[in-house]
Amino acid sequence: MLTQTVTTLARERPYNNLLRRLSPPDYALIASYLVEDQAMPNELLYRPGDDVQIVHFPCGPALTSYLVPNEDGRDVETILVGREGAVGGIVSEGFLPAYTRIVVKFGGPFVRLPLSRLAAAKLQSKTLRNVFARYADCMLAQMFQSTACNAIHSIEQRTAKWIVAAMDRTDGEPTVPLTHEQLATLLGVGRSYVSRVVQTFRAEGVLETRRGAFMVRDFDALKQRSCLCNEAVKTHFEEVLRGVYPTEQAAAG
Amino acid sequence: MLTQTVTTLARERPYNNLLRRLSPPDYALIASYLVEDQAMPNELLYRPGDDVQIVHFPCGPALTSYLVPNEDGRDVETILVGREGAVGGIVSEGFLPAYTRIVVKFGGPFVRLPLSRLAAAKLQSKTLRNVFARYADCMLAQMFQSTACNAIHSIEQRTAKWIVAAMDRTDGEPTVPLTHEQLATLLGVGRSYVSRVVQTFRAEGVLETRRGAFMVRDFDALKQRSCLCNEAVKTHFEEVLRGVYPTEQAAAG
DNA sequence: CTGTGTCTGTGCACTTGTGAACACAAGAAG
DNA sequence: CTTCTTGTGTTCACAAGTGCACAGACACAG
Repeated sequence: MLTQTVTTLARERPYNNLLRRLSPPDYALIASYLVEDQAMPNELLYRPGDDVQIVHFPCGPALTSYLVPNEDGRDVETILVGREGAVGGIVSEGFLPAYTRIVVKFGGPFVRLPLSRLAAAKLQSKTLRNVFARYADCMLAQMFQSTACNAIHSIEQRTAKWIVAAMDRTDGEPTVPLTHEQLATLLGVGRSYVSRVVQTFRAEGVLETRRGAFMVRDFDALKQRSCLCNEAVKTHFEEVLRGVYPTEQAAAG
Repeated sequence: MLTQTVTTLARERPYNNLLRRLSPPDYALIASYLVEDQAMPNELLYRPGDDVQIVHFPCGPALTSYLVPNEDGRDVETILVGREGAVGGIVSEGFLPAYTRIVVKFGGPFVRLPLSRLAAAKLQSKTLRNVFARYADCMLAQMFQSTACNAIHSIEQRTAKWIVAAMDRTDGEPTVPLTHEQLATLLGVGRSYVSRVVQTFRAEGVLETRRGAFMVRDFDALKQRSCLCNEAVKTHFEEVLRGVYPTEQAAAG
């Protein structure tokens, strides 16, 4: 009976793991302020210096990317955020200039919430505050891992890692719409070398390619070629986001 | 008269920028729980999985480092934290497993504070909460920049950057006690290449070297050889940590 | 079906960085 | 002073990655 109710409520919620994780009373604190929206690829959510006042929750297959602008105009990606999280004022709690550019990589549904409302809800509910603090910690872990990854892992590993990370956030949709050039820029490396890596993946039957997209043929093989960074971060997410609520066992999945 | 009082109070405080930035009433909320201590180089403050319950404020020339453990045992540094900040539960607010190892790089005085006390103080003071949220945002900016830096900047630039960053946090003390090996590990690169880079710096009169230490001869030249990452982050610190208190102008410096 | 612009595959010369090796020097400990 | 450990300078063969160049291929608009 209880699980029945939970399932029903969950179905009404946007397909964002953070929002779905909230207990019904916590969700009720913000539900009426959530605004649903749709975003297109390459849409700009925040630019450096912007006063951050809204938090965006990517839903379903929507995917966003934190980009650090660079002296020579190349924007390097630091982390990828999909429906497992949210972007905008997660750590700062907002009302501060953004440091990075955040853009939509894969279009899809989004939910927006004014940070002032979120702040108010956090003051009312310790558990809601807790969920967001825990997600912030997970996001940080993701960044720690990215920093280390960029220092020591090969371009082949990082290429594989990126595609796996994207698929992990889009229900395993095997088609990843991205040009070699775009992927190379995200990784901060040369395009021709990425093309060559992709070529070897294709030769090994791991990927197929189309103009502007990869189609993953052998997901496990791709994982094997990637570094372990995705897994390390995923483990932290699971550890940290479990156990916010006392009755957590019931709300799993 | 007012500035007089402020100065006097400031002199009593530990030499940590975050603590010094607090207004007298905010500082009073935590002052009696602060415990002074001394830490030695390579002392371990947190290890991955530890339940984080205490925040550490490095004071004076003390310097700490977030290290991400790696599959092959090499721990890569993500960010360096000195007296401009604090480590432990900054983003997560604690009571969660740590993701990184945090070690003392340069020994010196520290101040410890139980996170439960900090949390209580945050609930009592909006401005205190604000100071820590802003520092968390700065720390995040530092990480964003590190991630991008590791992706695109040369080892020469990153070597210079590291030494400059260390000096920025130690009153410009020109002697940096570190072996080539240690620096190489922090950067996640090969030792012999670092030695070569150091050699060119020495040949150009930028550094002198001793066993286990660098002595910076020409700080400006070193800055020129480093990437702009330090500056970008420093700018963000100044923008964000300014203006927490309405009467901020008086408390500058 | 034709043109057009972008994306891709590949070659090449080159730079950056690796990792192992080894001789030697500095410094601490006896 | 001697011994031993650890750090440093340097060499070498090699791997990884760059940046440019250019031909061809694809997809799309007309």
